[in-house]
Amino acid sequence: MGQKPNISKGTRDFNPEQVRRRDYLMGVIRKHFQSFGFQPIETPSFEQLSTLMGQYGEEGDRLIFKILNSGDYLSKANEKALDERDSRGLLSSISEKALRYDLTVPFARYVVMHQNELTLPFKRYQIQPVWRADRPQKGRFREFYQCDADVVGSNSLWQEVELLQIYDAVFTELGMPSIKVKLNHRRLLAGIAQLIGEEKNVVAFTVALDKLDKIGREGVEKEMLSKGIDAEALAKLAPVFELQGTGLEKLASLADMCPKDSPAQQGIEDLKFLYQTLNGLQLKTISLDIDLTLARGLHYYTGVIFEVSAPEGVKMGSIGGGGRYDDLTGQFGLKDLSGVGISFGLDRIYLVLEELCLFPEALDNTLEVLALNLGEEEAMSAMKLLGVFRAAGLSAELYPQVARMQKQFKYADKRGAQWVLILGTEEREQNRFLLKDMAKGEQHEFALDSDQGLKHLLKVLRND
RNA sequence: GUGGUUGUAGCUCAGUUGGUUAGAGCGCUGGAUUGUGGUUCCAGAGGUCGUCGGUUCGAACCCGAUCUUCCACCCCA
Repeated sequence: MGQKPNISKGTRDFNPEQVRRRDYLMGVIRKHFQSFGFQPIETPSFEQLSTLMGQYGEEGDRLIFKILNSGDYLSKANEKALDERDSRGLLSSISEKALRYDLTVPFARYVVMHQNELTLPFKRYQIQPVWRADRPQKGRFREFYQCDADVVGSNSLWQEVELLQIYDAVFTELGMPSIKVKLNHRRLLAGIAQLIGEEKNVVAFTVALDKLDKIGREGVEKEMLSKGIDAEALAKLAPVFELQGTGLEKLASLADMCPKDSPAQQGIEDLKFLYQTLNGLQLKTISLDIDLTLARGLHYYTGVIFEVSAPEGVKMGSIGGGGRYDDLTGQFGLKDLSGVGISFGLDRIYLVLEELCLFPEALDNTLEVLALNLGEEEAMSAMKLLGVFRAAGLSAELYPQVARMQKQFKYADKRGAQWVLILGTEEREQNRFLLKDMAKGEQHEFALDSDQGLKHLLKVLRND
């Protein structure tokens, strides 16, 4: 009795075309990571539960996939918690491992464990899947890839500059239309919270502010009131809501609003530097936008924060994000090491490219030569030729059995073969073979013992 | 985690108030065409209607559970 197979919620199979496209995407991202001097690392798919818990806030803890202990896990379970149906209390006694939730925390763990081998600043990139027990939606999966580039051990804002240049380089090569990168700064948010006398409520304040474009100013004010921010503070916030102008103009107004000793001033200076520097470096595809409503809930960011929106008209959340975290490794006992990084959401970028028809067509033509199988002797001669083609870097295969020509041509067509090699009895007797260009429908004849056929293939490949 | 939504052939979808043998287009296989694909024509295969259970003389259709899809919260890539 066969069970009907089913795939787990929020996971996907990838067919050959999809894998080719994902490889292409990853290849572009990897290439630019490397060209900016980042080095690859990989970390295990699961970590100690204690490494992950508490790093992403309460919401994050819930979304971490926990791995049940092996063996008779119940015999070691916390009895009291079990009796009381207390899942949270039970957890640590039945699970000590969990699937990685992102790449940044495992990286921090890596840095601390390998600190003596690393030359600082250390720039690494990492392209691996992560898992979240979220409810799936379009562009939201339970298993998805992140492509991260981070640098630890440098406070310099030039790192932020380079990271933003990577965004620009990658999206430019992918042929994306204009892409908006929102910028904000944790200290700026802290400064504004201080300005309105709500420094204790920074988190609630930030989370509410983040929803501005979704629920509007009134909705935000309502949520802030309900989270304990008082009306007087809200009144002081009015000028922030009314900020206008270019990025630099917004920053200038904010600098005027905040006292000279406010933490906001540092944030404003940083953002101003990024804005001006990148203006001078001529971005091609991304454009920077100061956006105070950008919260990025991750608990560890302390400085500049970024978020990359999907291009206009594409209904998709953010396709990338990042920021600076001053003390991530502090959690693991290594103090005063500043880090900054960005992430590309591979799966979402894939969906955007697909929707905008931006994948190169050439990705689909993987088979360059298909040789027809027209008899045993003939197949042998064809196989020898294919060996020569392969040695020259072409992908080539022989139709596995003798069959009607029509059938073999249909197969070649479906496989997307660019050329068909025809070598039948007649050709063999006359010491020649034919190459048919499937796109053009043209057929050319070559002598079996010359390299003219190969030269022809390579020449056409290079010109097209 | 909360509320809603979806599931019929490989794909996209019809299917009447519950009533005999569940359909179409595309795709697939074979043939028209014994050495030439992408066009055309002919024929054929393929479905226990997501799964399990219930109501009924009778269920693709009604009810429940479960899995899956998508959506809104929440959060995020």
